[in-house]
Amino acid sequence: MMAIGFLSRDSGVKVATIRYYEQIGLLAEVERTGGNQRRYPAAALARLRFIRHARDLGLSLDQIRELVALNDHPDRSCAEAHAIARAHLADIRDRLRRLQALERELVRITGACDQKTARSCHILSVISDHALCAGEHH
Amino acid sequence: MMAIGFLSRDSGVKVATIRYYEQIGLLAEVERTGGNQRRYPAAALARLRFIRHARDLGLSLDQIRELVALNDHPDRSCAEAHAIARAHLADIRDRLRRLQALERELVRITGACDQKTARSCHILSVISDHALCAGEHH
DNA sequence: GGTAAAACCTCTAGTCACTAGAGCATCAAG
DNA sequence: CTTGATGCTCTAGTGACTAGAGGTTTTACC
Repeated sequence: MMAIGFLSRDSGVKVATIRYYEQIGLLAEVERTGGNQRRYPAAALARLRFIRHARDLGLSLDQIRELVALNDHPDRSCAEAHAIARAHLADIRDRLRRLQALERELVRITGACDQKTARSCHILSVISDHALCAGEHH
Repeated sequence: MMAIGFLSRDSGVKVATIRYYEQIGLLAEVERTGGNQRRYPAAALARLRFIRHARDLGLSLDQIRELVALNDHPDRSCAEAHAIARAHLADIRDRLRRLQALERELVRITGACDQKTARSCHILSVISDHALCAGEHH
């Protein structure tokens, strides 16, 4: 049985965040000591690492909630897990595309101005006027 | 003089958002009609377009606040604008790198499993165990 | 001038995923 | 038995909005 601090160190999830996960129902409530302190079984560490890793992969807590539920019912189809991962991948690719457009735009903007005052600063005029944009960013 | 709805349509910024910008001091308070409705001069449209475009470029409202201040003092050095844009570019590149690592990881994950049940689902086991990750994502 | 709809107003609360801090209680080591 | 680390709850704050309630004003038309 671990105190919340050990769980925090071993999982890399902050104490306040663990309590927050419990509050929103992502982690089950656990036993308490006589003095009202949480004591976690080893399984809690695995679950928290699962959650942390999924967060690192950029999944939302709602998506993680679904995955956790799947993990708890190991006989259900993993097609759902695939669907979640694929949807997430599509989302990431979309964000990638938009970030790349921004990168091109910013490179162009920062490269094209060496004025001394804001009056003639190319950056400011480009930001002021979308029509000056080369790219197709939204 | 425009009503807030015209400004909203012409700038692409929602009415509620325009009021929010005023509330946080990003847009100046404007005249009101006798009936307490906001009436905007043409300059407000330019400013709002500036803000909108900068938001589209991914800048935070705080960064935009700085740029707007520069725009209002056209004799100050544009070096500050460059610094803001360069910092933002570095940030975007960092996010790009991490998103690309995630993409590779998700492609690998989703491609490597065709099981029928969650018990043996590769996706779930990879998410459970970071050590199974090929990539270097954090 | 009357009426009805569209647009406007303020205020509050909700979103996401936490984080920080106040003020107090408990635990483990020496 | 003391002390310092760790734990507890609760509240409020973050960023950048968005949604809705409940009411007022404007505008267009007759």
